[in-house]
Amino acid sequence: MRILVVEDDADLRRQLGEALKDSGYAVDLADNGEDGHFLGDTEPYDAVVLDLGLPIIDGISVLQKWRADGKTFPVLILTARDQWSEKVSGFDAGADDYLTKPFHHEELLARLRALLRRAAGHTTDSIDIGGLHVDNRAARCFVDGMPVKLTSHEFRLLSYMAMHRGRVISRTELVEHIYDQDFDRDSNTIEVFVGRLRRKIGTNRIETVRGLGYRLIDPDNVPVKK
Amino acid sequence: MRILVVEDDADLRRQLGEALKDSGYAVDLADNGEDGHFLGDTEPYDAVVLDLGLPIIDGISVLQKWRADGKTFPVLILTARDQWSEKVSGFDAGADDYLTKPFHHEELLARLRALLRRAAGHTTDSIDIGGLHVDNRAARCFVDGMPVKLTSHEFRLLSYMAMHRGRVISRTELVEHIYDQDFDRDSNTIEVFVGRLRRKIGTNRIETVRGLGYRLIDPDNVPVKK
DNA sequence: CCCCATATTCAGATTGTGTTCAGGGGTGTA
DNA sequence: TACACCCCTGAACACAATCTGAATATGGGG
Repeated sequence: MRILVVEDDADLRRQLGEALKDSGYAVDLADNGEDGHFLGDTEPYDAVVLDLGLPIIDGISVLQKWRADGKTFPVLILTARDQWSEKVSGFDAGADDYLTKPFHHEELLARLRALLRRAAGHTTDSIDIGGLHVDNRAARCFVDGMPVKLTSHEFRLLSYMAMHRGRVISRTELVEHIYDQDFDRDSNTIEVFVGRLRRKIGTNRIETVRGLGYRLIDPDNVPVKK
Repeated sequence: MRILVVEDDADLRRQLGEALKDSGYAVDLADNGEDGHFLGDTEPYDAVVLDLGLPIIDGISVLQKWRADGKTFPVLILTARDQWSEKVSGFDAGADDYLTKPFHHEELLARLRALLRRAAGHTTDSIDIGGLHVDNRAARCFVDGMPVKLTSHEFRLLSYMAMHRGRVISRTELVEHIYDQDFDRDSNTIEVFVGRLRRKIGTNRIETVRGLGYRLIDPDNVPVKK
């Protein structure tokens, strides 16, 4: 999952970035409306945290532009306590949730998770696929009840695939959602991670579709032809 | 499905080419208006992605020429954000859809699928023909509910025939839509693929029309005959 | 009954994937 | 600060699926 944070306060921006990375997200940061808008337009984020009081272009305008362009990623807006009216215009502009400053990081994380899973059409923080349990809240994973230790990138990979289970996901899509902006895509890291994941959660859970990508499946629920 | 991409920016061109190939299309690339126009005139594309700001001949002119020549393939134009007025002239010139740069690959793919299926007169990404289900989005195929594993070229063949179900399709047409430019057509690959496809989805679904080509049919719904 | 279009088979060639590993950077601990 | 450890990255190599083109078989139509 890849998140964009647009926040002009340097301290808060840094803190948010760290908190989100700690939670296993790929994070890009912007400190003004213009850069933020450009990034949101260019990169395929899974969610955006958007401050409303921004230099150059204000948050509401940024959000409006995105929505006018058909961007559908969930947006969580941050407002100062005394700018209550902004909340309203925020929702009008297409925000999905808001948080008033100051707030606890915990709360931000919880709301973000909720947005992400809602966007993926799930209703809980965890996903079960034939004995495989992926807990996005705790960033943990179990196979047949036994905890499996995953590194952060392994978990991101699994989590993204679980969110889009059953669908074929191309390497390009995986790279775009697992890494943040600057990543040199011509290497075989994805294959390497898929390999390691398979060793940990079982080879038959990740199906490779030659020429297209990978798909997470329930190995016990594949109607076999022939 | 065979796509032409006319884009002068080398990076973007390469990226688009890869993303489209990842999705299973045959792709030709052109980096200027003149070459692009020539290719569109010469080869039977199923859709074209056309940048408007091009060297030698600009995109709008290219599009106008094609339309004046009676080319009907769907065209998706790419415009820079600040060239909004171009969009209008683009539509006037006969474009079917547009996307402003920068954009997500996923969005381009979605719009392209929409254009392709619209051009073929369908309204969804998947097609059913008497127990045969072809899902162009997931690049999957089912026979009587059972998933059938196809290789990428097998799927392209099936997909093209499904888009034009009921019609007789010549070998030449198949070759032209399944492969990109540089392909040596004097071999019997098509027969080979048809053979393999028949073995996988059932012999009676692909009818041979001697001297003309093949036709995809519903074996349970053949209007008598014979 | 012969000819030609179509089918089938098969063995390289080619391309796409999996695995392994060493070096580097980061993190936590003494 | 130095040390130990873990993870990520990129490259090299091993392996596998798929594609291709040719050789060979089959069958319909004149």
